[in-house]
Amino acid sequence: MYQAPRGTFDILPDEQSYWRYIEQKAVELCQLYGYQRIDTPAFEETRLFARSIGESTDIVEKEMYTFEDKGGKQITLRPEGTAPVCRAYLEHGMHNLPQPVKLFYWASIFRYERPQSGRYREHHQFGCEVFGDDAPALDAEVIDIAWQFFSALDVGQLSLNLNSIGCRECRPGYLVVLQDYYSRYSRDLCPDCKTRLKRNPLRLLDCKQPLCRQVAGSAPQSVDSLCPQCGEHFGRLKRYLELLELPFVVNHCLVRGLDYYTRTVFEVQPESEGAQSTLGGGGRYDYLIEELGGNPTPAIGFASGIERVVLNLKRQRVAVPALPRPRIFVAHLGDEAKVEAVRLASVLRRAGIGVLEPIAGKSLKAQLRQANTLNVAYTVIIGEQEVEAGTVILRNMATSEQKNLPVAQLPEYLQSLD
RNA sequence: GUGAGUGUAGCCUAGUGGUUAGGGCGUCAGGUUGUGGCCCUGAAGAUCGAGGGUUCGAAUCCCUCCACUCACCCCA
Repeated sequence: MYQAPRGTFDILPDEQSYWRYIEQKAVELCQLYGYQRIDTPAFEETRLFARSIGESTDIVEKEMYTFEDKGGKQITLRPEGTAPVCRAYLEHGMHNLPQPVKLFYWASIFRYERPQSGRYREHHQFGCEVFGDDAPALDAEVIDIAWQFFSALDVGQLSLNLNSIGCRECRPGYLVVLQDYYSRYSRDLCPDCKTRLKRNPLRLLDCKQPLCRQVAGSAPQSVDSLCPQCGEHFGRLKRYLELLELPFVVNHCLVRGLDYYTRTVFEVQPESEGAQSTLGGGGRYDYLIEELGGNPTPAIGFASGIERVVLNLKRQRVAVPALPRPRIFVAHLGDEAKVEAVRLASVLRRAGIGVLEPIAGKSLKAQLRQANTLNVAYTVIIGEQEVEAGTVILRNMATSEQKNLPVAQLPEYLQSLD
């Protein structure tokens, strides 16, 4: 027997209501904030990701689905959503559009990882990106969308972590301070952190090892090393967030795992404990467009993991609306009635009324049982007598009331019901 | 990549060495003429994750592999 590849899964019909519900919320929200949808290919040239995410990140080093296509090109299934959107921004000259350009996406993301609760090899992200303006108000707007998205979905108590990790001007100085500090504790650090100290000192701060955490706890904070511009940006952002009544907490250890972030970084966590719990996160990436070959273009974005949202909706026992299904079942008895049933079903469907038809050769009892299982509101019953008379029986499944009416009146009558 | 736990029909599950692997849910059919839900009866559906070994005999004990789950790590 075949089975879905490791870390992937089918979204079966019974699960679809969660997914469509979440997607609808995302789309509505983006409309409200003026973000337009963009869909990009599932794969890109490998170097796009290597350049943007950072060569020394785990994603690029060991988690990408990379292969050579038949033309000899290095191809990678997208391991995150931001870089492809940046590529599209550049490729289609979107800097010529009125700035800022505000986009959103809903896409599959691929990473080769050990699957566990809330972590898959193919997962789905909803994300927003804003290009062309570095106003702190936009940082606040993106954080606000993320927050409203999760709030609208009622996934339970949330916390909003915020930090600023500076820019080209001030970060190098901070990294020196940080390295100085960590060097004093280097023998207490875990093996991973010993390499981080040289390769990617910022990541020292979010190590989960107890000892490293202790060291991180009293480490110098990036917000204390910000240049005047970054400091002001962060200050204004915090004022906006207060204005929007978003309950953020500044977390000095929040740095994020992708190298392109500058200034603002943030994450949304549920209060309930769990290992793979981060629902969403993002930040500013003011140099990425430039690094990919464009003009200097500030940008900010966020992404959320839909699987984790679904997980939380289930944990919170949120009742999502059922997807629409046909509410009419056409039962028939006898050969002529069957022909009439086929005709009638098509008439109803063309009038925009959803109809279910039984497979042939069942007793009326079996057909009604089926109608019951399918949970339809009404069953139309057609037998020899009805064909003769040009009528149908309409049975209300909840009340068991039946009425006869001329076939020709059925579409109109059904449309008039609720 | 590391560690732990778990694999019995579509789903849940009984069965820890002894004859045809039992039950529940679900599915399908029937319970006299053209009427569902409750109830009753019946049916289909399992090479007990795969392979090997121990044994007169293995779902059950041992080994290997695979998958799933959870955690580390990483992140959404």
